[in-house]
Amino acid sequence: MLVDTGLQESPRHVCHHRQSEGGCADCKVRPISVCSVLTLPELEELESLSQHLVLEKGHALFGQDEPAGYVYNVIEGALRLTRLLPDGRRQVMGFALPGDFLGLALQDRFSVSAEALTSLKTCRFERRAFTGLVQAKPHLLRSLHDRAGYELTLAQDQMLLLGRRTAEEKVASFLLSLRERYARTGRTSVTLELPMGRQDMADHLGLTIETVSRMLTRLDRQHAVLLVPGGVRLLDLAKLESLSAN
Amino acid sequence: MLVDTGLQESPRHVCHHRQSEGGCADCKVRPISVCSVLTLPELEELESLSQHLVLEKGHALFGQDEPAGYVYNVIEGALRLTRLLPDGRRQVMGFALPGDFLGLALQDRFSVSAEALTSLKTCRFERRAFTGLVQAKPHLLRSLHDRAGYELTLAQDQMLLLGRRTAEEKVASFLLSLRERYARTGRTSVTLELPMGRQDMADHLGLTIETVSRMLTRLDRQHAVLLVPGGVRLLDLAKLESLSAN
DNA sequence: CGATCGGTTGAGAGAGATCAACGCAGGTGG
DNA sequence: CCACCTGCGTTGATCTCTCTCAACCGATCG
Repeated sequence: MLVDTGLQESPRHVCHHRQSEGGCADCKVRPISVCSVLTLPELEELESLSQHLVLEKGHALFGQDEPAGYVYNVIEGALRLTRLLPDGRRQVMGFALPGDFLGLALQDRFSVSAEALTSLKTCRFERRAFTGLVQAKPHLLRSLHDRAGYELTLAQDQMLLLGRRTAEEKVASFLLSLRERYARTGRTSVTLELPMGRQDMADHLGLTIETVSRMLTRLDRQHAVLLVPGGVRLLDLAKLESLSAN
Repeated sequence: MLVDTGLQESPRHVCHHRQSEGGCADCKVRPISVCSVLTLPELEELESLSQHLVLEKGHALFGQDEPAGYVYNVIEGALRLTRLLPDGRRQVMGFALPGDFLGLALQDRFSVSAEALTSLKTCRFERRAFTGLVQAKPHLLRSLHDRAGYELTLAQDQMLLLGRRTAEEKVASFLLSLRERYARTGRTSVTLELPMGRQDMADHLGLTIETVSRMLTRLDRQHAVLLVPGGVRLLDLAKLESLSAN
């Protein structure tokens, strides 16, 4: 149950600031980020507050209960959002993907820690400056709030999964919901990339690593998926749906 | 696993509208509701949109996936917020208490159903009118957003509980968090009222009714709590804390 | 080549589910 | 006033799904 995260702690931020290189106007994730509601002039205003930040795989972007000095837009890569129990048991609250915003709640401290699953590109804003901007731009606040509402329904989906689904249903559900999230951000493919390891999935689904592995091979043997390096190929969506109990 | 909710379906809304009887200005829950950020003139504006609504115990305020025609402030009583799996398995996402706001996400449809655990008093607003008001009052939106952020951290607490805690820890945690919520709304007492039944707790904690019952009697035998009709008396908070693994 | 890391597989154990009986309070109707 | 029923909670016996412990496999790397 106790986990060794194997996390790199120092230097915590392996970051290169780049004010240059194509601004917000041609940001890859703008259409799917909170920024999509901003006008071009507003975007320039925002840009003056922004810093690009690159993080290497395995490093922490921020830690649980740490003062929230910045808020972040994920541009490229994937993050794991976790909470720890004092005895080391871990729950992965979710995974952040391109277009996701970290710091939605605008609270003083982060309620989770965030670690890079891949090499990561983000766009960050000093939190106080950002909240100032938000005060002045109600439609940006509305955009954040809409996202918060969406996050809340995702959290509810996850609670239903954790509380009432079997191991097989959990794994099938997880694959489908990840596919769904990729689809929302444009990417749609038969092969589903899994940037997280088995332990991360287990801690997300309330299972052990062994059970996740067994269920994946079971899905494979049922020809619902095909296990491939770095992910799974979704062979039979209908079967997956029925196995997920949706 | 399948549950008969025993829910009264028709008449769904047993409601008495009362525009009279002391307005928002002397509303019991104003200081702890979203309305607390409004000025007196704004409050009058809000009041013109509000309707009091009374619901009898056991009746549904709204159903999952139902178009969200109204948003609600809970004034008195308690609600159970649930989601169902197609096969009838149920997850209780939470319990709404006085001061809570239902419809935070301002989305077209409710993501949960809400049923009265006790006789209930609410103050409701036609959703479209309310969102209109929110557009015009950024500080109200900010208040809603802050609440959404708080709800999100509660949801994370619950995910950690569901995914990584043992049955005993779940029950101990639940009692403490309920106490915490009562305390936030002013009420603080050694005897914790439990307006929900054992099945509701079970469906909230991802357990069965029998396990909840067993864990409660175990806590009783350990002299951490005393089971009393309609609730529990908290005898040893320190012991409860340690049993809850916080 | 040995070592490490991530993942898979097997055997056995245990926490919680399932099935079943029972107790008690409240309501109903004779 | 008592017999009966129903709803809710408790307790016991047994079962099973998932965890635990352990071995193993292949890839990567110094």
